[in-house]
Amino acid sequence: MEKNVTDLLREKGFKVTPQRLAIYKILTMTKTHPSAEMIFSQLQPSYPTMSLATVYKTVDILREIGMIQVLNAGEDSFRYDADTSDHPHVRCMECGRVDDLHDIDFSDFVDGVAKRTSYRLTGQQFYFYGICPDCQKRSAN
Amino acid sequence: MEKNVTDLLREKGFKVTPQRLAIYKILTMTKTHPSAEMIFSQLQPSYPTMSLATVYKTVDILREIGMIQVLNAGEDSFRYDADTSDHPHVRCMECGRVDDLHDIDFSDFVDGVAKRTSYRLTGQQFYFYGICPDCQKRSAN
DNA sequence: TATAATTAGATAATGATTATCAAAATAGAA
DNA sequence: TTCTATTTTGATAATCATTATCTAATTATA
Ligand SMILES: [Mn+2]
Ligand SMILES: [Mn+2]
Ligand SMILES: [Zn+2]
Ligand SMILES: [Zn+2]
Repeated sequence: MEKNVTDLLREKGFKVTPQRLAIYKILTMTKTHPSAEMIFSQLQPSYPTMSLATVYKTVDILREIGMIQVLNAGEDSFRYDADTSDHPHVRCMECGRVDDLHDIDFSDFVDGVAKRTSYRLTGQQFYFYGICPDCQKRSAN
Repeated sequence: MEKNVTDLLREKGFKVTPQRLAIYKILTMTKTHPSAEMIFSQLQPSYPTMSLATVYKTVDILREIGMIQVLNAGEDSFRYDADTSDHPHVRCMECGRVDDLHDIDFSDFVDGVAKRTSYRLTGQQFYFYGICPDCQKRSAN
């Protein structure tokens, strides 16, 4: 996994740095879809000199070389996901967490759109909104 | 149509002002899903003293009373849509325009998600990305 | 018309993201 | 391993969208 990033960075003409590997590793090890700020905070203990600008520059490169995808779930900041497979997301309107929706078949939906639009389609993002299990329990006191 | 907003504003305890009506009217008369800045620019000729802050405050109220919906198609700003029906959108990655995708059935997709998630779902947004017909022609020279 | 409550507009503040730039790190050659 | 050209980092300033603040103007109602 980590070897992949190293190779791909070099292949695309980017240098391999500890910061870049650390940021990518954070993303591979979480399912929380962190924002730049969250990544920055998580790296503070082990990389106290890390700059927030470096996080932004790195996620941009990782997206450019196809190692991560960028999410925009209607918040004021972007989130990053090392799982580049095409999967829908759901955001809790109460606590703000963003979860994956796996094993959902949406090929009919996508095919239907492709058939009816005159756009040449290149991708899509599906966002669901609701209340997560934890917040449901909490509000039920 | 316009009567609706007037009534609904009063009903919800908001005052009816020319600015609010003008902003809502702009949104009902376009299919371009304008941002706050675009709305502001379009109103400049007829409302030269309009403040951008008023546009932001108004779209927030219009959303609150359910007269418009807010879109987040992966850009750095929000877009607003007076068509509150549940419909997917497609954004051109070249010129940035955002179009509607109508007459698409996605109930199976939504049902499938509802069945598989433990979230209590309240809504969703579907965004497609691609190249619009105009940009396809243009790049074909 | 008079009045209380709300709103508009001007503008400052905020927060996320991007730009700048000198010092440090990387990669490849010697 | 050492040297060196190139890239990157971290600090910080700048930018851009959005929100907050405040007072004069407007609205709704009596
Ligand atoms: Mn995901
Ligand atoms: Mn629309
Ligand atoms: Zn929650
Ligand atoms: Zn286009």
